[in-house]
Amino acid sequence: MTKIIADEKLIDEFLERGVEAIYPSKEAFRKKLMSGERLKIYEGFDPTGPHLHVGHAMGIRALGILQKLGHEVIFLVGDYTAKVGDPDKDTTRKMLTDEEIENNMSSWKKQAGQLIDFDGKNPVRFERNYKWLSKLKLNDLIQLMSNITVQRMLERDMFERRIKEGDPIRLHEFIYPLMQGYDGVAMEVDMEIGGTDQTFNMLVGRDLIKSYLGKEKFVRTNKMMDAPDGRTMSKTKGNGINLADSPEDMFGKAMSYSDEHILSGFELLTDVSMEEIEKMKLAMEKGENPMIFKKKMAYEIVKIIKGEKAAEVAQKHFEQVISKKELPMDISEIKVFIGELLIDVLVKNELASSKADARRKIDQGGVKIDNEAIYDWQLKLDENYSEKIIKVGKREFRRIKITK
RNA sequence: GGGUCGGUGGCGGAGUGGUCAAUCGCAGCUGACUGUAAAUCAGCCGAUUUCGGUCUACGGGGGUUCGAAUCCCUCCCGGCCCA
Repeated sequence: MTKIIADEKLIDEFLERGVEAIYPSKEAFRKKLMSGERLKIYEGFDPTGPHLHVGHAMGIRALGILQKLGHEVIFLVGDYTAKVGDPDKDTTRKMLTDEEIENNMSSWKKQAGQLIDFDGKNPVRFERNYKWLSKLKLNDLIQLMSNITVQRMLERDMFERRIKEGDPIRLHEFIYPLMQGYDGVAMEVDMEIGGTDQTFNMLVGRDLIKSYLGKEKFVRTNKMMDAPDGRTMSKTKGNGINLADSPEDMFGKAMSYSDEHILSGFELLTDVSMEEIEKMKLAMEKGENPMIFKKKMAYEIVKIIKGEKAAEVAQKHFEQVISKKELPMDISEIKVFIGELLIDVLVKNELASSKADARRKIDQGGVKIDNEAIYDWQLKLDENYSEKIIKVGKREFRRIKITK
């Protein structure tokens, strides 16, 4: 039996940092954590896209704290719920095929494994809800549905909005929260963690657990971090800073946050203490260059996922390539046949999405060889271009390797 | 089931017989600038081309016409109202 640790500092962090709310209350859950009882906690992730992002990392790190405290933690993949799709703001989600789902989740264990431990003395359990949801019979479903009213369903703000806008809502979308709630019943959990967008679903789950198991499920909702483009970070849109991104990419994406996001980025995505964040806030108000702090934020974000070394390398890469416009350290090679058209080379190596796109980039001075813009889209590459560096846009570099 | 309105590019949304590969906004791309892959500004933004064109595309199919996203028929799908 794993020993339960009641480390008040860790508990405080779990209850406060990046937390929007805890239901029924923070104090109630603190008591629970201090009681010595071993709790079962989970967060679910639907494989609607291949990438987990730093927004998910918030929840995953929270799970990590509970793992450290000795509780039983479950990382649940919603492979069955993903089929139905959590209702979206303005559209019905498309239903995914088994294959898409498998693809999307194929590396999740690895991605999440950067933050929590799936092995060791108190391993995080990796589960899929296919295990129980696929076994539900119509009878079970009817019983499940009888627990909740249509009125309650319609309260969900996105449904309300879609009704007002005249956007269709399909009946199966109502089943989603019930399926998610049933996960908690099947696993008999004591707590669920999720973003504020999951509040409704998680609270429905609270009712279900009360009714099926007669116990209380606590709910922790996380604040949500915007994506660098200012929209919601989303698996489906793919606009987030992804856990599978290279450190360099993560750093760059983090740098593209607008200045207003710096402080919340520190709070939600890094371990930097709240006191320090407050100091930075004052410094910026006094007129210090926000760029300095944004770089630190980017560094800390990379550090938390990829480690200190990778963060240092990423920062150097950014300063060298973006700030100073120098060549990066590592440049991957591409094979080029003698006499091959530059346009074809760009397309073949995914530096352009089509020949027309390649031509446009060339026309606009976006393609350089050894730092010299090429404007001739009919250019053929030959031996003279061996070992030269092609640069496309601001940050794609390739070394030419001529082959016969 | 009846009535009515509608289905346009990754998304939102104009266009109602020719100058429509389709106004515009968002997203994306390239450049300039900078403190950044921020903001701002400029350009680009279906594919293919021997750069003359050619092909595919406005829910699907068929038709009218020299010519259709635009008109007609039919089918499919959705919103709203009524039952």
